[in-house]
Amino acid sequence: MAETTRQRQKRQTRERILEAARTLMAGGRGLDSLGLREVARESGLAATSLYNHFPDMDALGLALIDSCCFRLRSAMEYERRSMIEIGPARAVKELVGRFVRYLNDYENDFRLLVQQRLGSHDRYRMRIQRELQLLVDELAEDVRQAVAAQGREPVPAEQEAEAAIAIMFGAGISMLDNTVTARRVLADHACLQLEMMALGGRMMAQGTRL
Amino acid sequence: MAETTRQRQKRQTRERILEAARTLMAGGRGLDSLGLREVARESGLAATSLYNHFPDMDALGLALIDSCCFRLRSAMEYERRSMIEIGPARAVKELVGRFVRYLNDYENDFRLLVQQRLGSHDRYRMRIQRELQLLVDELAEDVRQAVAAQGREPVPAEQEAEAAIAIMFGAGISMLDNTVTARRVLADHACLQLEMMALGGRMMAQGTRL
DNA sequence: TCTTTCAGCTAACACTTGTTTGTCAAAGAT
DNA sequence: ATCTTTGACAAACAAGTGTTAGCTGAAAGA
Repeated sequence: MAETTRQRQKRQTRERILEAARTLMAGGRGLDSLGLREVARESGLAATSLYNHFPDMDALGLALIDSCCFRLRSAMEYERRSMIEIGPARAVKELVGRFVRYLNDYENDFRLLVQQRLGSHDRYRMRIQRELQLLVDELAEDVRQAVAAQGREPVPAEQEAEAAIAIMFGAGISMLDNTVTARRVLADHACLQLEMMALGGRMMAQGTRL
Repeated sequence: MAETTRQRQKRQTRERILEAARTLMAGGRGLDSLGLREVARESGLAATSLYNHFPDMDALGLALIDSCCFRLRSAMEYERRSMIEIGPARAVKELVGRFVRYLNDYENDFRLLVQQRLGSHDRYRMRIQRELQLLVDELAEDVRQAVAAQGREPVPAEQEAEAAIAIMFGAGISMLDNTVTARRVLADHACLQLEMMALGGRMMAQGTRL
């Protein structure tokens, strides 16, 4: 059952609307401050036409967030097998590198996600929290497998992963106000911090305490 | 030179306006979505009266953020000497405990700060970034002094502090959507993560690598 | 070919917004 | 007691908002 002309055009228009919203937010504007008519103007449509694609403004916001979640997920995906085999130090570099690339490509996505993570809209918030938890869970699972593959004592993987995401996102936020080249330094710092984290986890697994 | 009646009343009104803004944001609303007239209504004033206290809406926002920064700073202040003497494990608990208390008392402050850290307003952003950097710097200095007092090798204190703040703030964000009792668990996790961090830093100082 | 569907349009409604202008009464200064 | 200052006010302005109702023309289905 092929896509009819009507369906294709509708899909394209919908995409055009989302793209217009993204454009408007490019300067750092928040999702809350976006107006329906403004988005309509930017996408070259009449204000009322947006209702053919989204029941209301909130639905548009949710669609936007959904697409951001999808792209974050896609960008952070990797060959889990290879990740486990290359060893912790290189795995950290790979992880951070992937994140920095994501940040350079989808800066405004990231901004939107972090901003709306604390927004007033419950649906938005929960959608994003769920996505981030998935990120943590996957990372934790990888850490567990990598440690098991090396025959080491099991580390507090969940905690390591949670901290790792916090560190990366924190670095990401700092990067937003820096040039692409200055971001390298921040990325190196993040790597160092993640290595410290992993090292501390390993020591803890061996029974060492502060 | 005592405060005249005029001055006192003006100061009180100004405080009333800021309080009204805080009330409106209590439900999780963003600063961006606040309207001047709305704030005026909430504070029982005519819209135009606000111009006697703030040249425009942005100035009001900045005043709000300034007060949030001040309260964060006050809440996180501590006797630095005692902090250094009690040892790393207890110092971590003390730090996180202080932060959780701040979060319970000034939840909306924290929300505002984290939200506006990525807001569209450059002045707001920079004001907040500066405040957070101060937090990191002070913490780093304390770490250095504590390590020196114990006669250990110098650790990468700046990186430890940066990661620590990122971890705490990450935990704080998660806490916002949880009950006060559930926050204890998250706080314990944060403590564990900070301990891992400190342990990793110490190992690194001794030359251990991943 | 005829009919139905529906994306996009204009017009309108009932607001809300930030800001300016000018008035007024109370506080401070002389 | 008189004059100046000033915080609070109502009215008005131009522009914005989300949303509904009704029309048009082209594509889809019969």
